[in-house]
Amino acid sequence: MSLSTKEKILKEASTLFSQLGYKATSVRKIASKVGIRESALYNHFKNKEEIFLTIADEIFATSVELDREKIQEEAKRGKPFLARFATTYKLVTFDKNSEKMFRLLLIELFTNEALRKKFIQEFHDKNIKLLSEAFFIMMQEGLIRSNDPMLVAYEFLSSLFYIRFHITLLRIDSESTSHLSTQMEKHVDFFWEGIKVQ
Amino acid sequence: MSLSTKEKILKEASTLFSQLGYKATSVRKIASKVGIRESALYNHFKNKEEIFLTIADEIFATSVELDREKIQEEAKRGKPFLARFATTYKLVTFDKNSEKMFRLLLIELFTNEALRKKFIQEFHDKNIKLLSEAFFIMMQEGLIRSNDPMLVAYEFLSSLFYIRFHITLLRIDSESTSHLSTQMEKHVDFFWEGIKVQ
DNA sequence: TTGGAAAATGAACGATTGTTCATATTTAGT
DNA sequence: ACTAAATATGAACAATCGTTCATTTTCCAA
Repeated sequence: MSLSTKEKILKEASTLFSQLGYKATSVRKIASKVGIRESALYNHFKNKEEIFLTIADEIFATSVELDREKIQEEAKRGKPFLARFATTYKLVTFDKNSEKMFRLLLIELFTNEALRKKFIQEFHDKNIKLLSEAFFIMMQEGLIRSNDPMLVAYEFLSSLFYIRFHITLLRIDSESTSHLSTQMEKHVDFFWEGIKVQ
Repeated sequence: MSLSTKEKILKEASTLFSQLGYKATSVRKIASKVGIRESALYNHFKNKEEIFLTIADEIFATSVELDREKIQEEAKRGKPFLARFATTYKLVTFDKNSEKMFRLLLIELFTNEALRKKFIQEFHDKNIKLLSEAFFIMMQEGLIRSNDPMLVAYEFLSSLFYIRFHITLLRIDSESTSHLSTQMEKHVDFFWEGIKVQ
């Protein structure tokens, strides 16, 4: 099924924003990609900023809320929980739309305070909270050495983020990321060897 | 001693570029901060791009080349080498000018291919190479468990970068980074416990 | 089939952009 | 003190920006 003009605008705008940034993306460029005049855009959006905000809202709206009980159950198994977390992280990293939105976020992160706050919340705080709880359970179960759960969570997450960041940079120039395709799994293995009991 | 007009231009321009990005920084804004008219700028630089390129070149020109022999000697001691690496990394992270340049890099990273290549080279490849060699030596010395040195280097570096990235984001909004001030030292402790023999 | 709403058009606007240029001022070496 | 070079000025330029508006076209429900 074909997209409505409004949807087309959001699609083309998000692509341009993620490639050029907000400032360098002109209303005329967006309209041209959609196949209409710039004045027609204003029948669908109040202004340029509203287009951007609509896209930004969409990014965070699609964030999945995880079932606390299910996590606590899974965390008791130790490494498989981390493997599953990493797999999800990897899936998102290589998903085309997620990649575009991630780039859009990073490109505007340093000039847009609201986006920055939400980014830290969604990409850091939320993950740290989830992982902390999981590591706490693993310690209770005697699966991993005792430590500050928040620190362990920070250490675990940081590598995943770095890999994603690295992959994102390489893919802009269409460079190969094959040497990084299993990096997240390797990270889980390496990490688990470092924290497990014995 | 007071700065020359050319130096003033570079100083004010780098500040603006790191705050607004290249596109949003106008020649008039730079000139205004320096205290001259925009036309006077062109007595010192060919155009806006030349100002930016001069700054970009400076960033990478100041990168320190490390003494290979000294590193190999220090790596034999194991953890103290990592502690020293982290301390240097931390120093740079909290250095005012380095922070400004790091922000400038990140803000333009996604729209400037040349910058992107140099960034990966200087901030990733170089560090990975250095750390790989060190970890290789530590394995030879029987200080740490055997593993792929590149993987261990990647794991070690990723956390440091993430901390720096996190701190950079928080400092834009003048938010407290005190809870992260010792994170790099904690990282070394945690990491060493995970890789050391026994 | 028709009428009204929705969507698209083309021209125009004021503001801002990077850059140029003729001219004026300041600076430094003799 | 004189001169030439270096530097600063103010006005102007063409291009591009986001946005508005009167008008026309398209579309769909009655």
